Amino acid sequence: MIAEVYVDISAKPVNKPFDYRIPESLEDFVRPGMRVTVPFGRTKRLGFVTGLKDASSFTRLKTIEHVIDERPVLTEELLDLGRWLADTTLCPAVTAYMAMLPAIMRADYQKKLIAEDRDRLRERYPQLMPLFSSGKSVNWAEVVKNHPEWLKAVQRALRDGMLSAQLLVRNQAKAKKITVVSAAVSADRLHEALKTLDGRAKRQKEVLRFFIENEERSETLARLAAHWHLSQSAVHRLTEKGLLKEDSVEQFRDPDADRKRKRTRELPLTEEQGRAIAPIVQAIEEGSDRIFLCHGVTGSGKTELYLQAIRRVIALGKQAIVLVPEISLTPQMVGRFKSRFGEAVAVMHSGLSRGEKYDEWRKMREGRVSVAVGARSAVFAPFNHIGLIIIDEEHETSYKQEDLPRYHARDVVARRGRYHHCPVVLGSATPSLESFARAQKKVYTLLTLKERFNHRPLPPVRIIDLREEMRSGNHSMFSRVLFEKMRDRLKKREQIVLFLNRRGFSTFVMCRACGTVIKCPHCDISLTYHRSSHRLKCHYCGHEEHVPETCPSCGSESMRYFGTGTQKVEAELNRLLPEARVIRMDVDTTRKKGGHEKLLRQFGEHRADILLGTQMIAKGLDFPKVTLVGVLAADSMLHLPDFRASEKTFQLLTQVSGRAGRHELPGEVVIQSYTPDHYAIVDAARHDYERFYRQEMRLRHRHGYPPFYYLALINLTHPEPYKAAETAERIASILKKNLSDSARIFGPVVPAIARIKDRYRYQCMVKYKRETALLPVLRKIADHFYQTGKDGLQLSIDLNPVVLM
DNA sequence: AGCACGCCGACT
DNA sequence: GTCGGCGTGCTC
Repeated sequence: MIAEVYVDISAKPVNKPFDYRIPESLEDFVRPGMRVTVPFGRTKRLGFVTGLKDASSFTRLKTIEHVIDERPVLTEELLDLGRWLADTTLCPAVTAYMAMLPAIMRADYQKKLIAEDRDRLRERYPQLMPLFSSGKSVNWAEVVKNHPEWLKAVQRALRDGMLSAQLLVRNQAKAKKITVVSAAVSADRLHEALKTLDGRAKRQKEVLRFFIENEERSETLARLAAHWHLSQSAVHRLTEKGLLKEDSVEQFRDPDADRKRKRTRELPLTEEQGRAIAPIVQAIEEGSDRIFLCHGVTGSGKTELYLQAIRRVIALGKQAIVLVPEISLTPQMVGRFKSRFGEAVAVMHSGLSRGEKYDEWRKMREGRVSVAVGARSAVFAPFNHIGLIIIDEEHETSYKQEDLPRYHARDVVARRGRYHHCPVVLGSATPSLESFARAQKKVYTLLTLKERFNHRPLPPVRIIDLREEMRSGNHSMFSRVLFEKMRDRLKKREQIVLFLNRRGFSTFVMCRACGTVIKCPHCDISLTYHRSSHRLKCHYCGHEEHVPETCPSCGSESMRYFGTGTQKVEAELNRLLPEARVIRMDVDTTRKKGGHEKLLRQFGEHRADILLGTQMIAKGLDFPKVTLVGVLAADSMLHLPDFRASEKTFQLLTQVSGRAGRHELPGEVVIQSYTPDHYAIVDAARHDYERFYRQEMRLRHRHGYPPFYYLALINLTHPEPYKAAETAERIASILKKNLSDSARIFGPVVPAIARIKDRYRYQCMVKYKRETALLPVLRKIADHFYQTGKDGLQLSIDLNPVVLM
């Protein structure tokens, strides 16, 4: 028997199956979807078995070394999904396979140097002896890192046999095991044994008595020792005598173990919700792969709808996947699922350790759970009978993976839905234009929820024209209206959320004498001033430097800070409202693990009056005392060079506005803007999605953007600007030659940030409707420039990109 | 991705 | 003559 194996190397020339002989002893065991280790060239690698066959066109086959898994880690469905991902996103197949598994299942490669005969080594290579002072083997990586000067001698020693190399492929994924002890024979026999035991075997008798008194009982070895004070060695002795038995049982790490939850009951649905859930339930029961777009205003009870639909899925003995943006995977969110379905829920999020993620994954694969809740990568939940897939906040850009494979969860979900004959529900208060357009064309089924479930009205939104504020002499970052309202809320002991989409203190530092702006030496972007560290930082590459005393260009001392970031707002709040307690939330204050949650908890306990933050506070927050939401600069995203800038602004403003007045206290929203008449701002303030949709669609149509055209983006980077430009030029001409006349090719263009981390950037963009030649041409381009790419050229191809910069 | 092969320039 | 630079090609 022969196995087709994809080797764990993400490079073009090995992106194909390699044939390996299966040793006879493993013939009945090896199946597609298992991980194996194989000799490859002169190294050893992990690989995925993707197929079995009787004959190969190769004559000298190597043999599979080990089979890592007892059962396939990728089902037939996932193997096929991986091939499809590789095809449609232009990535190597192994990259796709790896992306579908928890990170801990990636191989850990080690190379060791072994000195078999230390005496002879000392004779011939005395200089290498320090390496082997503590043992006869040493890690290759350590030698390379710490003693590169010895590498030559090492090579020579390897050649003449004084040293040998050992390659290890370690599987890091280990199930935690515990030992469970139970009686191996009847209680009567234990009784007999008790009598015949040697009088000195006091400890063994204690153990026996325990198992006689507690017939049929099994206990873990650890509990027998700790809780019942029984001796472990006595247990082992009795096991050896065949009276007890010890079983090794897999243990699932439970990150949620110490949390006690009350089970929640289903809430009665409103008439509107009932109307929305009916077709979903029907699709679940019929096994239809319809895709629903659930457009429900913030607070319309979408989650309750999901929960009740999932209940039907479980009743049918099937499984459900719920995707949630990473940022809203808060304990509250997870809690809602766990309190409804208890143990039947597995959760995947970045807060879990690698081992915990692995355990959650195993719970899914082994059918111990029926519901998977997680961020993007949970689309690959290894379920066998999926009955429903939900994507909450479907417009979120985080559903698109930015590195390989560059997939969009929405596309994966549609394919899995078709495979499992199950419906898909996309939910959002502000659907992506793509999805809403599909609903208009009846590709998706539109479900609408217009009422908030507690009948609270959406908060009134007031737009403040900052230009007028300026004209009337208010140069502060707070308009008079907003400031008054803030004072009012503080007086009433209510809470305020302030939103500003820029971190740091000042967004740029400029010399007033000559106009020089301090830029990052590695990227074409201005440095942001951070006051806490009194340093300038690049938000793209992490470069930091001191603030110059004088202008590096003209020597003048008139360096000034411009632009406003969250740090500056915090400082202003402290100055203007010294009595207000402020929590600032941005990447800088939440970097450490759990920081995010901690700050939110503080705010929830009303240990602060004002929550000030970047977009990370826009979503999911639900605090009853928040009655005022202020958006300090609604235009901050509006003018970004991205055709989705308006859409993102609309979504963000709608999300943020939804934070106010969610409970008894009525809320209101103040949006400050320099372009108060912009439709994205006006329509968000009116809570009018459809009007925004119509306006935006007109513009997208006029400029040939999605959803009217599909996009493919080719990014090129090189340390030399002309090299990147030249290659981009060549790629553009290849595209022009090979694509139909209906495809529009743009570029090469220089993106808004022309250089990042010392690499110059160029882009080519294709706008197309139907283009059968596109994937083959792009694949050819990728292959060709992979080869020429060794001189420092980097090329990436992104189909349906969500970030254009 | 590694690693060897192979073909050119600067040293023992 | 040899050592070593990195372009090229292969790995079942």
